[in-house]
Amino acid sequence: MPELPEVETVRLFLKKNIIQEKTLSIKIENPKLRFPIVKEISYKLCNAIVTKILRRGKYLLFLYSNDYAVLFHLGMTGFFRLNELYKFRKHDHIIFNFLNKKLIFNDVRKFGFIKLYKKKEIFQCSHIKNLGPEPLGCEFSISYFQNYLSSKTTIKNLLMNQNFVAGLGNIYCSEILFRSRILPTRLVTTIKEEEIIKIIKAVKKILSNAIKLGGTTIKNFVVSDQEVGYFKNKLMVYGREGLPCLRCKNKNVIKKLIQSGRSTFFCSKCQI
DNA sequence: AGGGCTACCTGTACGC
DNA sequence: TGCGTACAGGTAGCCC
Repeated sequence: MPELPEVETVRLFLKKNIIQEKTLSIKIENPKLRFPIVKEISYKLCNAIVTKILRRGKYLLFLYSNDYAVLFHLGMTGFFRLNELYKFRKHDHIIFNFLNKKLIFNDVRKFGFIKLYKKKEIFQCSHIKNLGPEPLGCEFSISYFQNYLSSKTTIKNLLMNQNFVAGLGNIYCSEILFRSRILPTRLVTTIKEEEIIKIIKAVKKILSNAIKLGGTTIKNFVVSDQEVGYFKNKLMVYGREGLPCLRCKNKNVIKKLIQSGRSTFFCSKCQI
């Protein structure tokens, strides 16, 4: 489910609601996730205060008032809800009990994970140490992009590679390439400088718009208990196979193909 | 070394 | 209605 804008939306929600809250206790309901939740989490974080909530790519990091930090990944279906009272729901994994509120992590498909680290070690952990730059930062630039022009892969696969740039996923990559008017199957070696400029502009525009709108919701993206995410209404190509292209109107319909096992949507007239 | 493929897991939608 | 199949936005880890 969640790509960078959705994770950022979750971060903003959590920042507003659990910063400076003291963890009274933690209950592990079901440790089974992509990596099992370790028991130590419940006593290492007991009485600790959440002081910072950061995002790196699609990862969330909670920094605590003691030596510890927690790394979260939402996988495809992970989400948080914040309630005053706890009522079990299917696929709940862990409950963080604060004074007047409870934060619950729920994940149907169990592709997400929650890992405990020492604060000083978390940024060097295997999950985040090799991540590429943040797509909305100035480090993601033309000259940075040019370092990858010899990659023997397609432009869609390059954008999907988290070590090239952190946070783009399958939906936004289709949208970005449509906006840039570049076919997702183009080899990176054929991309010209003017096209790099278009891609970088499209990345920044589409992601920042999506964050403003609260992230895309296709289904299951919930924070608090309230569905958020309005970007789905703005998708130009993703999930629109067979429907008229919104740019060239009735001249062409959106096509779908599979690249590296993932669906890609594009317009064969608008994108070259 | 770089890049592609598959496994992981459950729910839903669809065809018969 | 029930059953079988395909597919779903994630990454890690294996293989070539």
